[in-house]
Amino acid sequence: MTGELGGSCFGCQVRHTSEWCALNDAELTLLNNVKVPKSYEAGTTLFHQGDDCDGIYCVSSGLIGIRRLDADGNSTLVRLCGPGETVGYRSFLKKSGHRSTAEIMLPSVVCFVRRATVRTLLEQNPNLGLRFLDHTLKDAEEFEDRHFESVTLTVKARLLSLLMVLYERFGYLNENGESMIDLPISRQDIAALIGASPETISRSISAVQDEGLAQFKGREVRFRNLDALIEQLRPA
Amino acid sequence: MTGELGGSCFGCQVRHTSEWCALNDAELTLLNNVKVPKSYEAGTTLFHQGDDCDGIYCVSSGLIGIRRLDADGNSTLVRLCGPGETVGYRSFLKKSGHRSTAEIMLPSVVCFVRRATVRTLLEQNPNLGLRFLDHTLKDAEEFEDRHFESVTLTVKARLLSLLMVLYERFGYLNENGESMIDLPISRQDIAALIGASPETISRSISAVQDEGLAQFKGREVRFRNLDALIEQLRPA
DNA sequence: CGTCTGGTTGATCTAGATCAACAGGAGTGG
DNA sequence: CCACTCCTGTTGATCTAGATCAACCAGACG
Repeated sequence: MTGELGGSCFGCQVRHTSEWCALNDAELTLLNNVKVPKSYEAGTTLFHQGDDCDGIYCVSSGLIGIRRLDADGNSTLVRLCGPGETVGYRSFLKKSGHRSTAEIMLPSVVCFVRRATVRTLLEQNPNLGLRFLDHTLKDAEEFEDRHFESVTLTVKARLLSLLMVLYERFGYLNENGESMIDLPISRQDIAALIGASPETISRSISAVQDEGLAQFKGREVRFRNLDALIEQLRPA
Repeated sequence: MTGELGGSCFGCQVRHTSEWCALNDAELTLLNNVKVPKSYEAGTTLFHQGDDCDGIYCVSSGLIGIRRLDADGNSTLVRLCGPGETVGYRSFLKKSGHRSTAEIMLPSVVCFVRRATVRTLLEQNPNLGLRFLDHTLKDAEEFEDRHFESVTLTVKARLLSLLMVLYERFGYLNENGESMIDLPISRQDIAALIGASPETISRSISAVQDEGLAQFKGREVRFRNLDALIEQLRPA
C-alpha cells in the first residue's frame, strides 16, 4: 500500500533480471517515483481477463498465476510468473485488453507502472523496447516448445519436467540435506498446467512414488533420487 | 536470380501487408537496391535448421513450409508462410542460428535482405522495430492458441479448421461455382501440422466425406457444404 | 517391368478421459 | 463437543480417441 513496501527500484534485486535493467539512473528515478508497489494476499487478483490494460506489473516477490477462461467458463492455469518477471506486458504492447486473469498464488509484492510512464520510458530509451522484444521472442519460443512437448511427451514426463522447473524456483535442502519443494499450487492447477485431468495427475504422482523418485506428502515433495529423475527427462 | 525477378519493392503488392510498410521512400530505395530476389522450385530449401542467420527472407509469391527436426531426426511441418510474410526474422532478432528449416512448398519468389541492411533500417526507423514486435506478439499469441486448441479440439475439428485456413489462402470457385482448394501440402504434412498420425488424418478425411461436407480427390478438395462445415467449427 | 513413395483401410492396443465412490481436513453452526 | 457440509485429493472401473502395426493399392519413375 505504501511507498516503503517495495523499497526503491535502485535497491531492487530483481531489477537486474527484469526489462528495467535497460534503464539509466535518471530513468530509474522516474520509474521509482511513479511506480506503485503493493503487497497482495494469496488468492487475490491483479486483473481479470477482459479488463482494460492500464499499465504493467512487475513482480518483486511472491508468485503470480496466469489463468485463462475456456469456452465452458472454467479457468485453467496457463503459466506462473515469479520475481523479476513482468506481467501483462503483452496486452500492453498490443494495446488490447487483458487476455487472461492474473491471480496471486503466494503472498507477493508487485509494482504497478501505469501506461503513460511506460510509454515515456519506451520513447526515451530504445533499449527498453528491445528488452520487451527479447521477452516476447522468449515467450513465443516457450509456447512453441511447450506445444511440441505436449504432443511428444507423456503426462508423467511432463509432470517430472514441471517438478524440475518448480525445483529450480522453490527447491531447498532440508535439515537432512534432502532436496525438497513446497509446491505453491494445487494438484488441479498442476493438471491444468500440464494439460491433463486431475485424476491422471494423481495416478502419475503415485507412479513417481512407486518408482522411488520422490515422496509426496500434501504439497511437500521430498526427492529421493534426483539423478534418476533428471535421467528420465533426457530425450530418449 | 536476376534483379528483375521480384520487380521493384515499390511495385510489390505484398509490401503493404509486410513489416516493410513502415518504410519511407528513401528507406524503400535502399531496400530495393540491396534486396536479392530469387525464384525457387518446389522442394528446394531456403535455409536449414542450425544454419547461421545471415538475414531475413520476404516471401513475394508462393509458399514456404517451416519444418522442425524432432529428437528422432524426422522433420515435421510446423507452419506455412505465404506472400507478404517474413521468414527467419525471429532467429535474426534473437541473433541465433535458425531453429528450423524453410522449404519451398510451391514455386516461389523470395527476396533476401542481408543482416547489415536490416540493422541499418532498424536503426533509422523505429517503426520498423515496432512492426517486428507486433509480428512477434502475433506469433506468440498464435502458438498460445494452437496449444490450447490441440488439447481441447478433436483431430477432425482441427482438420476442418486447417481446411478453412487453407481455403482463405488458396480457395477458388470452379466453373460450376463450387468452392475448391488445391491442397499445397501432402497428407503427411497435414498430419504433422495438426499433430496426428497420417492414418488418423486419412480416417478423418473419410469421415468428413461421409458427412457430405467435402469431397477429396488427391489434393483437390471440393466443398459440398461450407455453411455446415463452418458451423462445426463454432465452439460448442 | 519391378521398385518406391504416398495414401487408404483394417485390426489391435493403450494413454488418458470420464464417471463414480470415498477419505481426510477445514470450517461453520448448533 | 459433535454433526454437517464443502473442498481437495485418491482410487477403482470403464470407455474412447487416436496410435501403432500390418496389409494393400495406385501412380510415378527408373
